[in-house]
Amino acid sequence: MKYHHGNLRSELIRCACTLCEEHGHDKISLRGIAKEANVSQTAPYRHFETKESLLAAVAAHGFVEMQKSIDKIIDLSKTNKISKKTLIDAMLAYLDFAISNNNIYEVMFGTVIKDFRNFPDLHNAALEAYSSLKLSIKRYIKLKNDQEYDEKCVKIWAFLHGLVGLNKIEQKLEDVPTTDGSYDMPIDALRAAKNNLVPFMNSSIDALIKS
Amino acid sequence: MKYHHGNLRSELIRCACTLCEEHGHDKISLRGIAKEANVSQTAPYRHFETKESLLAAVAAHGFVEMQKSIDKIIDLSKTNKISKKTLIDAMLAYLDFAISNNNIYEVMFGTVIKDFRNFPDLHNAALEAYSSLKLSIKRYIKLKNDQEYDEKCVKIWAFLHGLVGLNKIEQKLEDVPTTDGSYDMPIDALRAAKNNLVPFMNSSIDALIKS
DNA sequence: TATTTATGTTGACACTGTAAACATTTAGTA
DNA sequence: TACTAAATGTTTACAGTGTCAACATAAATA
Repeated sequence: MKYHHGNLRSELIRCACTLCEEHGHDKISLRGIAKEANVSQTAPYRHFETKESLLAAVAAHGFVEMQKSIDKIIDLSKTNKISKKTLIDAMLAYLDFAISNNNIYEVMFGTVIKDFRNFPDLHNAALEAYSSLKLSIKRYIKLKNDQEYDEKCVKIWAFLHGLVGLNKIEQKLEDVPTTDGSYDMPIDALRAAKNNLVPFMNSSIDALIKS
Repeated sequence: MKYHHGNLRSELIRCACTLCEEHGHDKISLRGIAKEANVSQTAPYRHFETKESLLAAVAAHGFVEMQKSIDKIIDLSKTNKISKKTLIDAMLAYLDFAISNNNIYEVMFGTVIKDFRNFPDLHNAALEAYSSLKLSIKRYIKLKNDQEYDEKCVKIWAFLHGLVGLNKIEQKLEDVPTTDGSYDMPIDALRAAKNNLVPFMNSSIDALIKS
């Protein structure tokens, strides 16, 4: 066991990602992450000023990975138009990343990191990810100007981001017997959407782009 | 100063709401809330099993208030159809509540409370709020069946919830000069949407309902 | 080789959520 | 009304947290 780790910074990020995804950002401690990396409690402070800044690195990594999974679908090596199916696939890739990396997504978009401007890498990664989202729309449909692309992109992004949020809600609500009818069932509705995700997305995304 | 407070439970919820909205749920402590209510550190434990359960009460209160602000728009005393403007106003009421009670909204929809089933009042309030959202759509347009209402409602809810999320993001991103063009500007797009919120909502909600 | 810098450890501090033991007030019953 | 049980408050204590200061060692540089 050598005194200097050699790769501690990236190892800490890796451990933080793992633990965060497993337990949620609010259930993990800097000490726990340090232990996972087999270093002393305060070793992380040689690489990260605060816990927040380590989580910022986790978030940045998340944005990069999310962007990759979108880019893979729309095939960055080309510049031609993409089909509607490909567009939807890209949106599904967003959802898929968000849901299978739920706790990291929370760090990316939640209140843990108060201001991205304090973390240039994160700020960068977030803007880049938005770029890919916008690019997928650009490659799908011809619009008047950049502003119009931004408007559609924000609408679609909001919709996707909202679906991710509702997916979390679903897991917190109960299966209430639907007999009495005094309550409506958002859960059933959410599950129905998930069980028919492709047509659900097809109609919604199309409507938003043309709105 | 009497030994028994008399109204400590509701007073704690009130203090928690205030402090939470001011500093965010992750920056407030049970001890701080107790101090705000002028009781000892552990007094809250006579009314709430854990910090989570106090925050659950905060969230429940939030759902009730949010529902009220929607109900006020669609006027529960009547049952007739509502205009498109009224529908949009109801959606704007949702956004308005979410944004002016940002930190409480975070408690309502974030990961703080893991399972609503542990907090019947909260579970109740959340379902009730969904009811009002759905009702506003029911009063706006005639659809085939309840399932169809649920589908539209989920779409619109996702969209609204997503917009709230993006509004948070906007505050974290930088004003980057748009000259070089190497990045796209989600911030500008988000601000543009906010500056023209009514037409933005009009087109989006309409598109989603008809999708 | 000598010295500065980077990177690690140990120990300490104030703060957190929460449990246990104890005190006081209120409610309920004889 | 007197006595007891329950509800509601306080004090004390504990383990876990983020972070700082002081110290130790390895690596880089002169």
